[in-house]
Amino acid sequence: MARRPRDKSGSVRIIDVATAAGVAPMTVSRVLNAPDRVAAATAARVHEAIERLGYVPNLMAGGLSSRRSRMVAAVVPGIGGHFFGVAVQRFTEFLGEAGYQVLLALTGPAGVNEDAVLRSVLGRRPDGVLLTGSDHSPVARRLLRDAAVPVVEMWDTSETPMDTLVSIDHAGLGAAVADFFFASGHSRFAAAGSRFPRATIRRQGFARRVLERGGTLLVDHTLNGSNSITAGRDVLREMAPLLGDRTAFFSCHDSVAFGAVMEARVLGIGVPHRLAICGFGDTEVSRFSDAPFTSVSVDGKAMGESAAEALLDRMNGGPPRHIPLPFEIIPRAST
Amino acid sequence: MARRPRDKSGSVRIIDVATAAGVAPMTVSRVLNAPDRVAAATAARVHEAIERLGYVPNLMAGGLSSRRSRMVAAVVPGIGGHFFGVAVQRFTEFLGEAGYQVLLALTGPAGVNEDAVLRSVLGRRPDGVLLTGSDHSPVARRLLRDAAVPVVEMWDTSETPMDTLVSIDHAGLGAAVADFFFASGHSRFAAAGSRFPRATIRRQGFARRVLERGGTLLVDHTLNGSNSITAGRDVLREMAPLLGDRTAFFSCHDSVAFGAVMEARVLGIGVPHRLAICGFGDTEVSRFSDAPFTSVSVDGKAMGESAAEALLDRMNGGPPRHIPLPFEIIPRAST
DNA sequence: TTGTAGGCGTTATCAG
DNA sequence: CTGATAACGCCTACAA
Repeated sequence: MARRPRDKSGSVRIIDVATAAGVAPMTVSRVLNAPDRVAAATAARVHEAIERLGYVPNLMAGGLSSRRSRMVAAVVPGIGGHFFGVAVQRFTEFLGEAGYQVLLALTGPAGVNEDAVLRSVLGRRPDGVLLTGSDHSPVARRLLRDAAVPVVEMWDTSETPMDTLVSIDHAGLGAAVADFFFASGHSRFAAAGSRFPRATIRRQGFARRVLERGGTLLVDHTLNGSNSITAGRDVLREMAPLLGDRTAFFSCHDSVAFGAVMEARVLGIGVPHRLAICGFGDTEVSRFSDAPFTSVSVDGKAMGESAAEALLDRMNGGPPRHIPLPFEIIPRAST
Repeated sequence: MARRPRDKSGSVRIIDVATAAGVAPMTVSRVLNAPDRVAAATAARVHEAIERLGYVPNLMAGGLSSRRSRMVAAVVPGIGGHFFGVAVQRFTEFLGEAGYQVLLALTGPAGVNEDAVLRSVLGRRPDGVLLTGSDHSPVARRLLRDAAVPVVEMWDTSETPMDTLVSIDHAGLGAAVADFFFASGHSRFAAAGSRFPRATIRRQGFARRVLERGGTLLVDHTLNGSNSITAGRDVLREMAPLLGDRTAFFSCHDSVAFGAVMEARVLGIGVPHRLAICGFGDTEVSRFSDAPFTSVSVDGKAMGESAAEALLDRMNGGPPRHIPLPFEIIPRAST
């Protein structure tokens, strides 16, 4: 391997490549960023030098100079839950093909750290930002406005989006579940969910439609803690005395629905005859459990891809948009 | 809101803050990076100016100058699968608390894009790199060596680690499963798994121990495609004629194990009496399926945390280490 | 405790 | 098509 110039710093610089190829640094830069503007023979010499010296361009310097970082930030609650994991993965893949890297920024379950996370993220001068939900503090909004960076808010609907929106209509989803139950002849309903924003909206959409269509809402329960199988069991035990001959139950999360299904069996409540159950998420437990149950499916991969596409478009000067995402009720043995 | 100086660029610079606070830029820098070396009164004035102007330090400029990016790269196959999703999440959280941001780099299922991904990632001059597995091309090794950056390889064991290793002993894991079966009195065995590196190693560890202890290995099957429920069904149908009174089957992935469990039921093969089954991953299907089955559990969160801790230590000048990660066989109804 | 000078490695811009 | 020059915004090193 050739000797590697490392004059003062520790790594090969553009000037080392330029010297080795007998050209000016600017020409090396062009070979990398605008090959069309360089003669083929020159480009070949430069490439040879790059290869031989193992030159890896310093993107901090390039970004500082060009004011383009070629990086976008993905600000999400977490990626351990399958849904956002898949979404961020697809988002990253899609933008990677367009030459952008992704800075991962985690805000925690309820987005509690969003402001702090956003501040440090913006220090990186991302060319675009992906946000989760549409509930952002005034501080966050000011930071983003001052940064003048394209923003995509995903997952949530909003009547006052900051920029571009890639959203699931959670209220409409709840209403669709109610309609689904009505179509099966139900008239008595129950709902439960966490106090997280989206779950609440789904539940409200469900409740509203139930009342609109003249149904009876026996139970509308807000969980104290977060979604869990145990919470589902507890809810069902509480509800049991109120259940009549036939009730339809919408649980705003599959874990809770699964707990309810399990507990119904323990209590001898027939599913779906006496109690019909619909969950949310179409997760593995809804499909592979002991007793598969109906659930609403939302496509994380599609969300990530739409978000990437929309952000790319914005970064290329396109206008803000609003992209609705579909959902689907997957009927199984519980309804 | 105060008028925001934006002389030539579009955003507030350190000199704007300095001017507003009546100090030199260097003093503002110190307030942010070495508060101890600034008088309290001065710091207060500077903070006021920062707040008022909405100053967000440009980390590209800072990194270029200081030669520290305060960023680490996480190079993983993907984050859609629960395991790496959880690992990367914990990794990011842990390093976030230490002031590092995480650049997410995806190499695809078999790590096929690793070289290209690594090259662009290193352009960002990360202070540390997290890699998945220990099978890296000469190109990758050269890139990392030239970059002189601390590296942690996770997930896989290796006899020639580049630097620090946070690893599960997949071969030992396979052997432990064999021992587990022997302890239940088994003497006839079968194994199946994908051709992915780790799955193969687990299977080899299993097979070797079976033979060492004098067992019979009826089947040692390499799946053509990737892990799936369907593949598990197919494998079991193929194996069925070879099964005697009592056989113990190690499937190197839970999806495959689940398929086998389902197909055994269809074929009327009694589990666990005639066929004992152990999967890998301790995923939801192994716990919540129709027929829960024994599986080997590995802790993604622990892996992410150990990797973060080890990388942090390396970045602070600590020596390379080798951190083994535990696994656990979770017995269920299938054995 | 604070300030000054200079450079980090690249690219925009304009000239040839 | 190629090159010279001057930023980009911050921090290291040294000086006061």
